[in-house]
Amino acid sequence: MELNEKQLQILEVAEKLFAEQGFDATSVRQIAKEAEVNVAMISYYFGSKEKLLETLLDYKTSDFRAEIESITNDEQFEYMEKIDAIIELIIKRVHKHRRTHKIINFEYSNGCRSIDIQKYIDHKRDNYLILENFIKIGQEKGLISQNINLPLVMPTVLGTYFHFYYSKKIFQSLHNLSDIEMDNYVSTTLTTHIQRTIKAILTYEN
Amino acid sequence: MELNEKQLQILEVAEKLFAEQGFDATSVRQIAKEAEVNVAMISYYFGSKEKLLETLLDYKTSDFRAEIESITNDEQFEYMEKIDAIIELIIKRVHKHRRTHKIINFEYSNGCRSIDIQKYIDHKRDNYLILENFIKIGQEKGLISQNINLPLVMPTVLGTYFHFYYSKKIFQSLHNLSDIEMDNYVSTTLTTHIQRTIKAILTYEN
Amino acid sequence: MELNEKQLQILEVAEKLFAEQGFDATSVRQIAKEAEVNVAMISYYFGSKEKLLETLLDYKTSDFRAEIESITNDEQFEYMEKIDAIIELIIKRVHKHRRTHKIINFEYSNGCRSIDIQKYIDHKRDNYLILENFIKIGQEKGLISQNINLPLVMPTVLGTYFHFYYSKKIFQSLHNLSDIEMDNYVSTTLTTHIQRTIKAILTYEN
Amino acid sequence: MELNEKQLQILEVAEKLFAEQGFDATSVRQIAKEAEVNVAMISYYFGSKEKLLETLLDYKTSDFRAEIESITNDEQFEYMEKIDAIIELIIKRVHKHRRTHKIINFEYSNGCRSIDIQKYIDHKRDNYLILENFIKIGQEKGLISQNINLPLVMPTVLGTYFHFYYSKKIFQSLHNLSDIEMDNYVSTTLTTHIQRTIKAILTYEN
DNA sequence: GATGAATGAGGGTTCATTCAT
DNA sequence: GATGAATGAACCCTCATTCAT
Repeated sequence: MELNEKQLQILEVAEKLFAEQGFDATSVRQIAKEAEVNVAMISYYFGSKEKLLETLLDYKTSDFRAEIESITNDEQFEYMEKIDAIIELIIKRVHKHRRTHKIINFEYSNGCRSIDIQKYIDHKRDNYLILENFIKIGQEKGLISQNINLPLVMPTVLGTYFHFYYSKKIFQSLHNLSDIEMDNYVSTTLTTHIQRTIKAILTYEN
Repeated sequence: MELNEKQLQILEVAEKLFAEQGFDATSVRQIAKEAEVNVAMISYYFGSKEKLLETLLDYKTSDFRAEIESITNDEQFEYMEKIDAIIELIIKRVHKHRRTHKIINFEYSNGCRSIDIQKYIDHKRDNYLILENFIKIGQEKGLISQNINLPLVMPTVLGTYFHFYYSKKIFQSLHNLSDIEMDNYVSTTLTTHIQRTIKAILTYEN
Repeated sequence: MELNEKQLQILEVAEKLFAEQGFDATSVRQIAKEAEVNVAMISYYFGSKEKLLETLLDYKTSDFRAEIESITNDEQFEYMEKIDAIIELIIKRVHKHRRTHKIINFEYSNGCRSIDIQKYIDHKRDNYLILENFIKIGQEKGLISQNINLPLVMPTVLGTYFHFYYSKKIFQSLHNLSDIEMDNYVSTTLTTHIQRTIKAILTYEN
Repeated sequence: MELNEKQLQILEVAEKLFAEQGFDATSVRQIAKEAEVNVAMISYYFGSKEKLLETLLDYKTSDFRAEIESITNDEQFEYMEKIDAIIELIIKRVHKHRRTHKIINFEYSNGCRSIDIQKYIDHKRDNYLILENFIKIGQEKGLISQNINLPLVMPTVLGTYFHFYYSKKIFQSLHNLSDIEMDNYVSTTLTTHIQRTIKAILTYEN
């Protein structure tokens, strides 16, 4: 699929608005206005509002298999260092595409929206398999506990991140954090917490 | 506020539909129809659709301070057993009210919705303070690591749960789980995983 | 089906406009404006523009079996006089409902419009059967030729009328008729012509 | 006016679609797509959608004076045989161009469409005059009744045909005719019926 | 107190057409 | 000469809400 500049413009605005307001609360007129294009152009380019969403998800859904593998294959890191690096990479990636993820989480979790996210699922599976493989290596080396529920490791990573992201405002008011402190929170405190969490769980012998 | 039967009827239906379809995708007509009341009754009783949401959140937001304290104060349990019990209670509660939480997560995280969730925040703070206190006791006893980022413990618990709940379908297709296996997943496998995670992180010395 | 005054108002305007301009060329806005009701009321009362058409046809489609039978059973008239009376009645009826007939002719003849006209067809069959029966009586009496293609008698009656009606303007300019002369044309000259035509064909021995 | 191949392509498709769906229900996009030309080409070649219709009618409106006269002047036929031959010719011609006639009948009968059909009217007048002349000859010969309403003879011919054509489906379901039987109906049964009708009316002495 | 009727506003979409290339 | 990109206008419909009863 080749997208021209106007199409990209629309997609960027759409991603922002869908994530901020939800799909239904965002009108094509609003998208058009903010993207500074004609209303009809959205139907013209994407067919419909729903198709726009699908195109958006398709376009934004990118895997990062290569990046993960460059970490797992790196001989310079020790095994547990690699865990830290992978977590950091995942958080970075997810944070970068947090809006797209949010859209998928919210709009898809309602069974009522008929959007095709097969590509998204495929990437998830890919990432999971890489992780599974890497952890099994750790288990063979005796570094990782045998009692891991592997399918639930990623939900813990992502869940912690997203719960923080979704309830950011509540969190902020709960712990009296200033806007400035919040800004770097994800890449510092939150990432560290998740790294610790995962390392803890991976090494925990009940 | 006293709510009559019809109002409760409306609230139940509204909670279900808002959670399933989102606030914007749910029309007052649909709520009225499913609740078997007149359309005008919603405006009449609640003022507006937004006010209905507020009333709903207000009505459904309940704390469980007493229940938690009955666990923390129970002399029969050992400290780490109490951790497990608290997690189990939290998951149960959150699962029971998962729809309300979903609505808050999604509709509030958009800054654009001007709903008042102060009561919800207050409960969150309450629960947090109880937890903080309880963990500090554990730290004094030397059972809990000193390196805990306390504000992020709850997000890990809830995040893991919600991420699982929101991406249930994707999770299911990713790990080839049957509908039957999924049914008890939350109260068994997922709860155990979160209990292990929290115990691991609370005892992890990095 | 019970229709209130506003609904009837809408139906009358809709019939006029659909007949004059065609279904597609008539916008609900135009109907609403001329009927002096709110645009939304059309959807509100009829569901959709198409449903409005269906309701209209259903409402306007009326049979006149009783009237025809009061003629055929009248002992005062001679057989051929009854033919004249029947033709006159048919023309009168069809002229009265000419707009509805036009709509059916035009909108239904396109297979693409999915309107249910079963009721209309049923009335047509009824009328046809009465006519068939009556003519067979004439044949038994030796008043009517045996060489009649019965199913095509009605198309000749109606076809002549409608062709005249549809191409009224062309006819007028072709034969230099003034608007005044045209006004009574249907009930006088045209009716007489069709009566003569049918009597001729019914008695014609080729 | 000279029309190139692409223009002819467009006209053929337009005739088909206008007749099948009506003018308003047919979009230039659909015409362009089926004619396998660019959308803009229609405006480019014809100026507008309305102009396209005018061009179409102009192009398709052809007289058949020569053919009729070759019949009326043919010395081999007897007078009444010529009547049959003329009817047959008219039906054939009208059936061949039935789509164009349908468009004119429907789109022009609405006064709202401002299409110029002067050329069409001129042909009609021509044909009428030929017919009038021919019938007057028959009257002089004593073969034809004096009581003929000449302007209404053609409407009877065409009306019967068109009414049959427009309500083909209803007719078919009314008289349980198979698709196969319908195929040749026009050139056989219908033509014979109309021939009989006209001969009957022309010779009928009331 | 409760409701059916009614409405203005705005939704997504399609339209015929224009214009730069 | 021919066309893909782009657009303003209008389409039908649904929305949350109001109001007379």
